[in-house]
Amino acid sequence: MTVGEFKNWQAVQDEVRRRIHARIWAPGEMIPNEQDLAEEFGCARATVNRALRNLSDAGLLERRRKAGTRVALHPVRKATLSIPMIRKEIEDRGQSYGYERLLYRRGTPPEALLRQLKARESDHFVRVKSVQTADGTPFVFEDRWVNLTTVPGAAEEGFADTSANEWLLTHAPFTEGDIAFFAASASDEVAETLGCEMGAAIFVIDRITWDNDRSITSVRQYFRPGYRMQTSI
Amino acid sequence: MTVGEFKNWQAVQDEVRRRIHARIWAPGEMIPNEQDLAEEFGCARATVNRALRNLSDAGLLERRRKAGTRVALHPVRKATLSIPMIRKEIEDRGQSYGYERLLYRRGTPPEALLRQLKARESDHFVRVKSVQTADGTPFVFEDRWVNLTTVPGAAEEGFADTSANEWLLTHAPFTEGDIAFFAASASDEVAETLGCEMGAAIFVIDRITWDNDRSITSVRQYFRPGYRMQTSI
DNA sequence: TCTGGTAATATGTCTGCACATATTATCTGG
DNA sequence: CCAGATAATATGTGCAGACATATTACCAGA
Repeated sequence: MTVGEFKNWQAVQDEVRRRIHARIWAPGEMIPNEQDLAEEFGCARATVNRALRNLSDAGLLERRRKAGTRVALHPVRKATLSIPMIRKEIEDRGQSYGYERLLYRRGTPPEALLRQLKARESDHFVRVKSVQTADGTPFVFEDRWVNLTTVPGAAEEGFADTSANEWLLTHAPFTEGDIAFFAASASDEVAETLGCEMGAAIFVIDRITWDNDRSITSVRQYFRPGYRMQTSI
Repeated sequence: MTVGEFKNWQAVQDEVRRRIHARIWAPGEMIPNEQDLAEEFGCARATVNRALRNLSDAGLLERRRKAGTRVALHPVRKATLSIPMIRKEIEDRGQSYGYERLLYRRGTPPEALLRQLKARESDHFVRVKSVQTADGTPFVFEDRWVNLTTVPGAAEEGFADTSANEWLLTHAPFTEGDIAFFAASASDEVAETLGCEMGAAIFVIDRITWDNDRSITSVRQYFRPGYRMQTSI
């Protein structure tokens, strides 16, 4: 029994990680309860709790009251999927960022989109198409609908000079969002805007955000051919 | 001053969320310190700490010792990006799952991949190509390299009947991983395996996992045309 | 044997206190 | 006026104890 060596929750966490990893505690297997671990590690139960809770959040452990704690069979890794701030991404590469609004027109989204947005009859929308460039080369073509009823400030803004993404991020907080990633062949319009050939494979992101059941915006972003969205887990 | 109403950390968290959302505390603005909030909410400082820490983890707040806590200017949303367990995904749709190994051959990955893997001279690899089907229709075509040196059990396994993904998830725990998502045009081989036309836009995932600097596997998954990877934030 | 109630148990959380630590603000001497 | 030492402060964390809560295990009665 190693005693009195793990006195902070991070050390406990590391040790538990090590044991899981070294198969001392195999996947699916129960691990000792908090009280016993606290005694073994020479710390308070709260410290062990903090460590185990963290590992549970991370998906490495599964905990249930009374049932105890077991090593997860299929660890679920969580990746931070920040809403891509295109400007930041481009500037981080040392390239110059550009934004151009291509269209700004009030109107009503198609039926299917309205349903997805869970929009109300009274909601008014504006459609904004834009392109963002890196060193002058098209980077993303964006096709967006903004709900003017829930985001009234958007009507005055107009998004002529700054991307709707940035403006909305700071002016229209959202509580929920759906994201989808997929591949699509470049349509006529996409190909022309991005300066690529028709039919080229394009990485596309669909995103809808809500503020407690009130839709804020729906956006589809077409990335220039070859774009890779990367993250670590 | 609302007093004595928020006695658990979730209630405190909800109230703080509400205030941020209602612009009582605007983005970039400082919020009161933990002691004051604890007094206002009628609870212990530790409870406020737990709530604020959680919101900080969620990206809604930014905290720094001595400097205090402020509302994040650009909230970073985290999405759970579970490593897609194709079988589960297919079975959840009520479809029948199928797996077929197309190739199993020892060899050495190309130079570029070896570098990405941070592989050692002595590492041995096996290449596994496979296809997973939903109701008999091709769903994913997978091209994988497995490091036999770090995952010795893989040599006996062979992946003839079960997908390498599933086997590795439970038999080769990883500590780190890189993921990339992108779109590509279906090559000859991809088109034939997935039963689609050459040049079709295909959603592709590249993933490399490590066990403390020892590479485990590198995999490229080509999804059948029309596939959407979805998640919420 | 089955069923419903009860006890046991592991995790979840709160409290009050203490001290650690990072960072800012302030003061002091040159 | 500037630089470096020092104090002040907000968050980070640990501890012991207590109670809450979910869930399992067990037992008694039909």
